[in-house]
Amino acid sequence: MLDIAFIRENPDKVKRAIANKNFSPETIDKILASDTKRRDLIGKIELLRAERNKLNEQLKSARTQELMAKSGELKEQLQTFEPQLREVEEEFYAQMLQIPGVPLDEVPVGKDSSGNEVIRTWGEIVKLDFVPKNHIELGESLDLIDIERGSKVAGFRGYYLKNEGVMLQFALMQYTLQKFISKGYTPVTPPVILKKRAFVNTGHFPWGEKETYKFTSEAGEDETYLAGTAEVPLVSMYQDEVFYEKDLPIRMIGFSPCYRKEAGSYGKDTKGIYRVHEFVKTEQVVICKNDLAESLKLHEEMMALTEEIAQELKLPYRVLKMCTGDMGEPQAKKYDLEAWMPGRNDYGELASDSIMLDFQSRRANIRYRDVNNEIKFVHMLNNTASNSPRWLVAILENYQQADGSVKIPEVLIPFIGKTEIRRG
RNA sequence: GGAGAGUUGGCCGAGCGGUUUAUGGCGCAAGUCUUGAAAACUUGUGGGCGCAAGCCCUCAGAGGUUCGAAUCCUCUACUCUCCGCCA
Repeated sequence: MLDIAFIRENPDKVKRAIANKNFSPETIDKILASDTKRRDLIGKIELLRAERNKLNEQLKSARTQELMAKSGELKEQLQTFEPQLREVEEEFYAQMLQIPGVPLDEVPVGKDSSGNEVIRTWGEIVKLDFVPKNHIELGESLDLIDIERGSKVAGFRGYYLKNEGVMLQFALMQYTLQKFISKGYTPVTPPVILKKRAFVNTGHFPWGEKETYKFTSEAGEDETYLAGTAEVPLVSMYQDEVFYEKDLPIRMIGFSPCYRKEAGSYGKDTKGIYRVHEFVKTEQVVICKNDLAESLKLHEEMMALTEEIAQELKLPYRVLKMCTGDMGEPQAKKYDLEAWMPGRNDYGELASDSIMLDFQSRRANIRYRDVNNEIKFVHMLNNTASNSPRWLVAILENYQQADGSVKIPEVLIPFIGKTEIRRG
């Protein structure tokens, strides 16, 4: 959520920003109209209340009929305006939740993924002297992935992991957790069945509601939703709390299962386990003071850590700076890490590193007392650390050998106890 | 599923119709003192509207009673404890 004072003072900047995110700038005019209406009513009501307070002061000592009648009159007037204000404020708040975050000035303007910029590449794409298999073929021939039975039992995008597929998944997660713990991150396994508020806080709602699995109780109340990422519970973990600046930044590495309906992507990545409904992921969430320079610094740090993992796994990758139209509603700046996947003969996304500024903390009401004892909203950031199965796709396809076997990345060998995956 | 107890500011915790501008403590901040620090003392500490003076709001939320509600009544949400059931 944006600061209404900021919108009031910079309507054109905000309009331009949301137009760049493919939103209608007229929304801003509507919000400003609601805001004016709201402030009008507040003014009226506060005058009436001030009058009533004065009357009540007099009534303490002199309880005359006249004063009591006047007080009753004021109450009546208040009772006509107060419900109006409540209605206007509800509308106003709902509108505020619809406004996306403002991208930083340095973010390239673009309509869709074609506007993203490659800012660096790492590693060499090895020219194979054989026709590479994709992860589906490798998974089948090595008995690591069973998509046929996954679909039979779970439906489209269902899959079973087996044998070293399972071991690789756990190894990757364990290796990632150890890495982040050694960097001072606090490991957290959060709940993933969550109240709606948590999804509003991150900015997944209102935009991503169709993308989210929902549990409805018989009474129609206490609806809960399944988180698509540990970002959701981790961002809301400190909801309505106040930190001291000396306790920031807070660095967390969450591990959780993730659930996604993939409602908007029926035709996309339909083969294999690149895009699935459930998977496990480690996610970084960082909370810091309200300072752009600090956010920018941490954003780079978080990216460097994920790159360190990709590098230690020796996965060739590139880093993209996402453009305004392809970065998602809440973000102010975003990098994607994409690894080379020989089976796709293309890059595929492995991680997404975002600066949220105070967009999420305003919704979640997470604040801190700064060194001047002023209360401010924190900044929040998040980045994928590693996930399965998408990182498995990258590993299997990049580590495949001419004879159909797959080598195990050196850093994962201690967790699996063997150096290659081979059948027959 | 049944029974009971709670929800007050960053935290703890008083208050049980107008003396509360929400007592007190802790934390935090500024100042005084000090070579520096600690301690001590003083002041401050949530939200909104307004250029400002200032005004308004805030005791889980929503209604109600009353001239007047943190305080009384009703409903809702959440938390905790015990019993039952399941693991």
